Amino acid sequence: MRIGELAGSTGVDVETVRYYEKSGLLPPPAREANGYRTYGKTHLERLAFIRHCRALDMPLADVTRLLNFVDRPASDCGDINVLVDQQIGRVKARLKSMRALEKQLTALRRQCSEPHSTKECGILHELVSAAHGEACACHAEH
Amino acid sequence: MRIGELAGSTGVDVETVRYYEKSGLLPPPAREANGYRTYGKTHLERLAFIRHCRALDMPLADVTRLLNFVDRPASDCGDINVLVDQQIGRVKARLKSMRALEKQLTALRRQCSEPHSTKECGILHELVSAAHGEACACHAEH
DNA sequence: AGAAACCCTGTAGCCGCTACAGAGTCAAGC
DNA sequence: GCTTGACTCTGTAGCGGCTACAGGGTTTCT
Repeated sequence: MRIGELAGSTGVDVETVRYYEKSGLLPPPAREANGYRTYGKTHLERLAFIRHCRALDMPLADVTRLLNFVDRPASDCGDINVLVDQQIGRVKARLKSMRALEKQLTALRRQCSEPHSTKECGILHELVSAAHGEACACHAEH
Repeated sequence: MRIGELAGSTGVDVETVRYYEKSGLLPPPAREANGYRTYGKTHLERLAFIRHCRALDMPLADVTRLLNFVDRPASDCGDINVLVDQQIGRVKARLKSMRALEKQLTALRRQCSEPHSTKECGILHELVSAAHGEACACHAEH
């Protein structure tokens, strides 16, 4: 299997595959006589594994660590739980701030419903008064 | 006001202030005889404005556009609404995917409650079976 | 035979900072 | 007056995770 086929069957960009190799996530494959990379089933699985982890938004550094566990099946998996828990924590934290953000933006949006001159635009007014340290709808205390 | 004071009173890193100047968000300030930047109240307000927009997670390109509106108070503000709406859309979309992510991760986490050998780790099994194209707890159809 | 599609390496760009290196400047304490 | 430390300057490089070239070679289809 050449790189294009591998990439196509996992939904990954060809450049990304090469990037993963350069980053040490995918082992360097064998080469044809012309220098083309040739991949086998193990590469395919490994790449799918990586993509699955990335779909869970894990950083590549964590994926690397997970792959090390895969390569050493006898070792203890306690650290895997820790890793997943950390990821859950990151996601939860981001969710929280995104929810706050949504509130702030919709509050801000309410300040201006119809187009008029920017001098009278409620949105700009809000953003500018924040610049004076005043309270504003979108960053209200609570 | 020198750069340190400006940065301190807006909670921005000194390097970030210089970065904003280089990026055209903050106009180049006057200089003292020794070359130090000196800022006035307008800079302070503009910087606070920028930070407020950034707190709403707007890209700097959008902030630039908003600042252009601020500088031309006679123009129509219709595009401001569009800009804020786009931002709300981005945030909503991210929220949706983050919520899905959280579900997936917690489902995955359930696969392994106590440490054992990685060969038997439910989490790794899930991630690996995904690599075979099989169904998995965290990316279940619904 | 020629065109299109693939492959190669290497480098630069994206975002929004952050972190240096290497230099100059200034105020306070001894 | 001299050192120490805090501040400032410019310029460059790094972060993550790709993405997009440039400039070449190879294969495959017509």
